[in-house]
Amino acid sequence: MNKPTEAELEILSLLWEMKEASVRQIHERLAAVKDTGYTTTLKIMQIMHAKGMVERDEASRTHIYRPVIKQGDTQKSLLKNLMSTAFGGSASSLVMQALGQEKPSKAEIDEIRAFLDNLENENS
Amino acid sequence: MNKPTEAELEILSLLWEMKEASVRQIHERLAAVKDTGYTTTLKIMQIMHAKGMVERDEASRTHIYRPVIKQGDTQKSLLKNLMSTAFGGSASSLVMQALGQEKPSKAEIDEIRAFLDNLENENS
DNA sequence: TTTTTAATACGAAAATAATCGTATTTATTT
DNA sequence: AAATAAATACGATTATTTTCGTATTAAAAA
Repeated sequence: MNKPTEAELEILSLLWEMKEASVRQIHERLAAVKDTGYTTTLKIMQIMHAKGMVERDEASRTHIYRPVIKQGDTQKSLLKNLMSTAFGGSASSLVMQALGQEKPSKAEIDEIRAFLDNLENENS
Repeated sequence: MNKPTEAELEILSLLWEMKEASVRQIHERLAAVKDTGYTTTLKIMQIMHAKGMVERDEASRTHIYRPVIKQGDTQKSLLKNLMSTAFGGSASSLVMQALGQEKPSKAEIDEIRAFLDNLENENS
């Protein structure tokens, strides 16, 4: 599975969130955040389509794009890569760095605790 | 602070681990993992030096490089970026994905628990 | 001292990624 | 029907990153 480029990842994450979208919809979300031209967005989405990262419905003139690669799979491979390069392979240091970053709610903290309990049980 | 490129990050992480190293030492570590030429490694380290990411001792013919940018700062900025792009801004989903990845030892799990307890106290 | 080896410097090529301009086509409005 | 607007296609340019070849210099070995 090929690593998406930075620009591709930005678009992918919008598609994961929106489930499906036209080029214009994506472009408007992007343009709100960064200065970029419509045809640039279009081109990147076409490239993603050529690579098989997204599929599209061409029934109407305005094509509708949907993600093909799963968010979880992409997250997994990006994290794995980041963990080995920037964190010397240590999951726990990555985790704590992430937690310190932006603090999760009580509910999320409990969720993580449950996850840890589960992990520990599997271990034994 | 500028984001290191992929190749730069590989080298940086070795420097963080080794504290300081010559080009040859770094190259040998890299060559064990991937197929790359000595002058390529050298060039990238020279570029990193020009960018101020590493410093070097030129006292002897063989220059000794040391990281300038801190591992923690780089981790923080890379994680922040990854969290917002691939994880829709959710720290907890990133954390659980990372934990599922490669399971930490009992000691590490406890460390994370302590970290969570601490987080929660700060919150109140 | 001469030769060989090992290091840096540097420029340029190759590969990859991102941006944009223009042509063309399709739909909508007047 | 004609004009306008909005969409895709696609090539070309630009920017960035990576790779490598060659020259030069310094140290070590013969």
